[in-house]
Amino acid sequence: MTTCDHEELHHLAAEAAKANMPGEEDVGRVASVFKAISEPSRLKILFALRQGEMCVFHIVEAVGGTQSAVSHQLRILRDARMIKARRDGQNIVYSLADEHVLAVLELTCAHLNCKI
Amino acid sequence: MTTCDHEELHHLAAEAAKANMPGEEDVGRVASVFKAISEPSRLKILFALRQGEMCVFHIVEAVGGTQSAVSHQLRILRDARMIKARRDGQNIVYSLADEHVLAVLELTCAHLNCKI
DNA sequence: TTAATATATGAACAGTTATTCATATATTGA
DNA sequence: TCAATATATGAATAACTGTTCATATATTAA
Repeated sequence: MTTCDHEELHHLAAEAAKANMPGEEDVGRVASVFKAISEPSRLKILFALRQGEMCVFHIVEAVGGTQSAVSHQLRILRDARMIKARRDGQNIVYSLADEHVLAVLELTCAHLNCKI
Repeated sequence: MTTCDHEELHHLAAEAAKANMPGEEDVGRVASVFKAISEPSRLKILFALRQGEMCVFHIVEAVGGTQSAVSHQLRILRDARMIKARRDGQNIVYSLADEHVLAVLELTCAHLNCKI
């Protein structure tokens, strides 16, 4: 690969792509959002929280796995601002961070023709 | 953790969550779609292809990295049906698989308030 | 204060993944 | 057919990620 004598059309697209490419930082931010919802165990937690807020005990009940594993995943989802937590006595009650989270999930599934 | 004497409300949510939890297979399918677009290098390729179809040479030019690395990522995006390819002489020309891909990207960015 | 419950977390390990390097395949022009 | 160009790919390595195990923290009830 040294040069590419391809049609001028594609070259212009490449120029435009380079010019309009978001910075590393922005790309990373978008990627990290998708990454947060790209793991089955985390996705299950989000699906579970569609029903409303729940404490860890019940999340574990709903999604399976160990308390520790779920707790670690909750931390990741929380860091990604997809869920929020509040303490209620001995329990920590989790819920979806805002309506955008669910919207992204459902819109994506609809667009990609996933029956969820 | 043995029992959870939490409010009945949360318990009902847990029951509903378990009942409405999609099967392992469906969750995995959704997760794999998100995974395909959760890596910065792949995300850049998709952003580049917003401008229109491009051959590998120009994609490399637009997103950076080596030809080999880009080619590997193109394979992954193609396997995930997010991009499609056609041969044009010596070149392979790639483009977004359909309008849904772009829609998901843009909707997500809009919802998450990412200026992309 | 002590015991029990609920949740979080650090370290270690296993599995996964992105990149690199070398090389292979395919197309074109001479 | 041969050389050059464009792209793909297998293997190896390094980095990352999810789970487990043991343990720590925080709250409540006794």
